Amino acid sequence: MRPTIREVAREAGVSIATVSHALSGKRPVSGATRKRITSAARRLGYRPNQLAAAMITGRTQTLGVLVPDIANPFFSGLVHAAEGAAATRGYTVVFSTAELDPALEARAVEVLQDKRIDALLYLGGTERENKALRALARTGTPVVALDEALPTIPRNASLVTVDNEGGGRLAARHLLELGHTSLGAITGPSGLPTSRDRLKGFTKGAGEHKPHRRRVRYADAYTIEGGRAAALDLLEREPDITALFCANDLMALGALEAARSLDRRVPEDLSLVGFDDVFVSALVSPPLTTIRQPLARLGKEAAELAIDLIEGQATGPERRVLPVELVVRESTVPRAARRGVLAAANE
Amino acid sequence: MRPTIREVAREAGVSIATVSHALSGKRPVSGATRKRITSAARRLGYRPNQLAAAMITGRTQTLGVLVPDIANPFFSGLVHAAEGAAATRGYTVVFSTAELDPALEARAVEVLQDKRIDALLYLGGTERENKALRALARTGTPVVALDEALPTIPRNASLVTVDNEGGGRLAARHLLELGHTSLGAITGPSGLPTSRDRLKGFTKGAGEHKPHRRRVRYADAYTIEGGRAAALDLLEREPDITALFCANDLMALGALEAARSLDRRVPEDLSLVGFDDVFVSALVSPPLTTIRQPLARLGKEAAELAIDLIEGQATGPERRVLPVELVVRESTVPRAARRGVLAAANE
DNA sequence: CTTGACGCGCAAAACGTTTTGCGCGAGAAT
DNA sequence: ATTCTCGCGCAAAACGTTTTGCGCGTCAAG
Repeated sequence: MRPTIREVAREAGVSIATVSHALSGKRPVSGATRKRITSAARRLGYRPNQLAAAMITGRTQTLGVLVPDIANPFFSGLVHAAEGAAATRGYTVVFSTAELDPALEARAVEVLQDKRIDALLYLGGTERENKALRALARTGTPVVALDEALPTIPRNASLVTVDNEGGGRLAARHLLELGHTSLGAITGPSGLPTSRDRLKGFTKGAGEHKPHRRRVRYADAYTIEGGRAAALDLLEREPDITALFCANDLMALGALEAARSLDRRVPEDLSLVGFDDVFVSALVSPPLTTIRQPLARLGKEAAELAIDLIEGQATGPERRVLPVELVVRESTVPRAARRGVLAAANE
Repeated sequence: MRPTIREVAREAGVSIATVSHALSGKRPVSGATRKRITSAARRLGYRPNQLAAAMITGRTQTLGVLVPDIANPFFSGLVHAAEGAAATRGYTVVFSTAELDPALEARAVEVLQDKRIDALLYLGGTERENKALRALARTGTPVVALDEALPTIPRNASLVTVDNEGGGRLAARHLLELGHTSLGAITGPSGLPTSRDRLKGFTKGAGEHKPHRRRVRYADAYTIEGGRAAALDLLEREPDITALFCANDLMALGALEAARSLDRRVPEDLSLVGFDDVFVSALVSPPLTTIRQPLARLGKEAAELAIDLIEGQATGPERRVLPVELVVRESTVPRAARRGVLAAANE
């Protein structure tokens, strides 16, 4: 099939060891022979078999990525960035989707491990403990968790995430500044740190106007459907709400649909703020006000950290928390000046 | 580190060959020894090193996927489906993004090849010939191209795509039935078969009302930005257009924004039809009428075909063309009953 | 002339599997 | 009894690299 190092060696009239050294530069080789070797290699179109190399070095130059769903814009954005960073450092990315199913997730980790990935980028999303993940981490393979600071993540894993609580607070402040005092919140599945932290930030930020317990919902999942169901219930039971915070954009999109189906206009009747700033959020109408996660940076930093860990340029586990920012679009407006109230205020 | 086949053999008191046979079932092994072996393997937590196996068999159980951009909902949908299908057949997916850059694309193919992928799923998007791709195909590695029937695809590659021309025709018919006669079209970069075919279908389907040459635009790219720029130009110069076909949803989204910025309401002033039916299209407002590609099926069939090719269950290159369907949402309405015209018609 | 140092290249081991030819022993057939 | 057959398991080669100890020759220094 394809030429091996042996044929290059024969063509150049040297041993295979010399070829390896010349090509890798791990030991000096005289100019003349190096030239002979490189030209022989080029002539034959030689490319080293990475499998064979990996057997020796124990390095596959491959990053594993485990996501719940690559079709989700949040994850695909993250993975896109990670792949880019990995590629520029000579690594490829193999990924697996776990669909929030713990059994599938465990299997996926094992398969990835069997492929001898050098590190794993773990985008969890399920709260159940993953034995396989622990086992992987125990072998010394770097694991860097993204986004979700699950308690089930191995102790020696690294973490790259954002300031979720700060984001929630930003959302609350924004709504308060617009004059809203009747707030509602929809967060993700209880048990997930992001759900907890974003909600916590929001209630803290809302201070005295923090939503009453009845005005908070935990959605089944961070999905459009989850958001819609939660919003439908919430908006029906608590019709006075004038502003709603959703702990991610997909749920906000669901809430948008729910509001529409209840004949509540956004933003006139209901201001809406999301979290993530996936690219769709700028496209819907009204374009969504949201808390932006630096998706590209998250993915990039995670990949680079993983590689640093692999190559020994970083040592212990690290945790990095990136900042978020408020992006104001058109789904939030000042509280409707209700006739009576405004009149009263003006006197 | 992790136990090797040798340790399992010692533990079970047999040779490594017997372990291999017992575990793979490629040769019969007596019940008693098999039991000893499997229990020894379980006890030690043995998992075969796939790298070593791949060296011998020449199979990595890995599919390579090359996409322009995994963050694009069209590609991520496709890849999601492909990965799912691959996983159920015991294959993992390694992917690379080429960003429509021919040089990057060639490099990516080489890297994938170096990793000894068993087959490549190629989602091109660039019209430039790819030497590396040809070289890969020449080695006998199955290549299945998706979506775009580029002429630069190797002859012995397979193809899984949709009835682009039929889709264009569907779009035209729909608009005609709504009474539109003043049509415009924005297609993708000239040179791409999808651009050509979808436009061709559209003009054919429009029959005598087919858009005049001045009412057709070739966007720079199948992106929101590309669609916006083309639409801006088209709608300004040809203000009479009442219905616009865009050769993909992203461009339609761009056109939507363009229309808005020109104060033309969709669908009241302008009906809009897209192509693809990516998940965003249902979320924007108005939800987009579009030609649906069976994304999940495309990805799945491509992966399965690739695996069949690898395993010899399929032989020659195949080409499959899947059907598309019209999905009517809210971005298309009957032609506005213009006062004068309607009055005249009624007399 | 001897010794040391050093640059250069080679041989061989190692990585962990799969694969295949062969030997051994037991039971069946002659 | 002898031969045949056949089931079972073993030994060894092979895959294509990287790595390392060593030998050879040359050149400078003593």
